[in-house]
Amino acid sequence: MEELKTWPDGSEEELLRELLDNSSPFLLQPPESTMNHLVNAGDYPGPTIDDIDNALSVTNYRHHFQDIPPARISILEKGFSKVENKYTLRIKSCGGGLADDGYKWRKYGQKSIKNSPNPRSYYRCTNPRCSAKKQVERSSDDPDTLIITYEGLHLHFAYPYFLLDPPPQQHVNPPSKKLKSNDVSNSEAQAQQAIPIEEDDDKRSPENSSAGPSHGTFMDCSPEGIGPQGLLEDVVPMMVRNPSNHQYFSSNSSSCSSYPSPPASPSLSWSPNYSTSCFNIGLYDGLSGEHF
DNA sequence: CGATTTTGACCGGCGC
DNA sequence: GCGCCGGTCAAAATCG
Repeated sequence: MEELKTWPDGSEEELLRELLDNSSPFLLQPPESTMNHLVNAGDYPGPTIDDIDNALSVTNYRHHFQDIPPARISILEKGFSKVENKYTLRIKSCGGGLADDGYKWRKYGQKSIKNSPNPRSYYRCTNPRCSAKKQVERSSDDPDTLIITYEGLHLHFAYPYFLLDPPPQQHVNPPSKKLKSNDVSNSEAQAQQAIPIEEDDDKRSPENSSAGPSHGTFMDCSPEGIGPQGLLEDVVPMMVRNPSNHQYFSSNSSSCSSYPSPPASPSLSWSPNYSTSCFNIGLYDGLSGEHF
């Protein structure tokens, strides 16, 4: 399969720079109202650019952990890592509760992994225009921890920075602005894919992938439930912005019960229908593009 | 009955 | 060359 290739030379770096650039439209802070929705009590300003940068700049933190400054380890421990063009998220599963992102993923395979008692499941975005894939497996170290690897959902975890309710005057100018021309081809460039999180197979319910939005099983972790749409967009931002909310991550967390208050549905132009689809981030074009 | 999952086969890369 | 392993395919089974 050739839809997943390595990034075009330099494009990723440029992308990262873009995302990490304070002045980048990617990093526009959502309006206050949205922020309030996103961050419970608004007590955490969100990760610094350095945090993200540090996290992303690690290509394989497992191997270099000892070389990483504490700050970097800090964020990595909270679940983010990046290996080549794949992003890995480690999350603490919520007492058997499911974590459905509301996006449609179709399972296309499952394999038992060597040296691991747990199988790995392979999912592909059901949107034919999106070649996003993810792998879900349970950590052998901690059965409660899921390791989700996203391939193709490049930087999706950062999407809230440029998707959430952009201020009218500061229209979020999608990747196109700085992306190489060869990249942004499709009009849907602004990917709106959240970081999906879902339970691994064992305890999966049929809803797992087929569930539309609002079935967000994150609710299992949330005493208050989540926004009307129950979209990951509601949730993920906190993972990015609020890394101190350990409950999402494998480290230092043993419970999701303290799930932050659910944000109202972002005043995005998202319709529930959107969430059943997965759009290419323009950035990802090189990997998915062409065969539309 | 269409959509999705399951599951074994198949394939390619890699190390020996 | 061979076997192992991870990833994907695709037919059958299952689900809603």
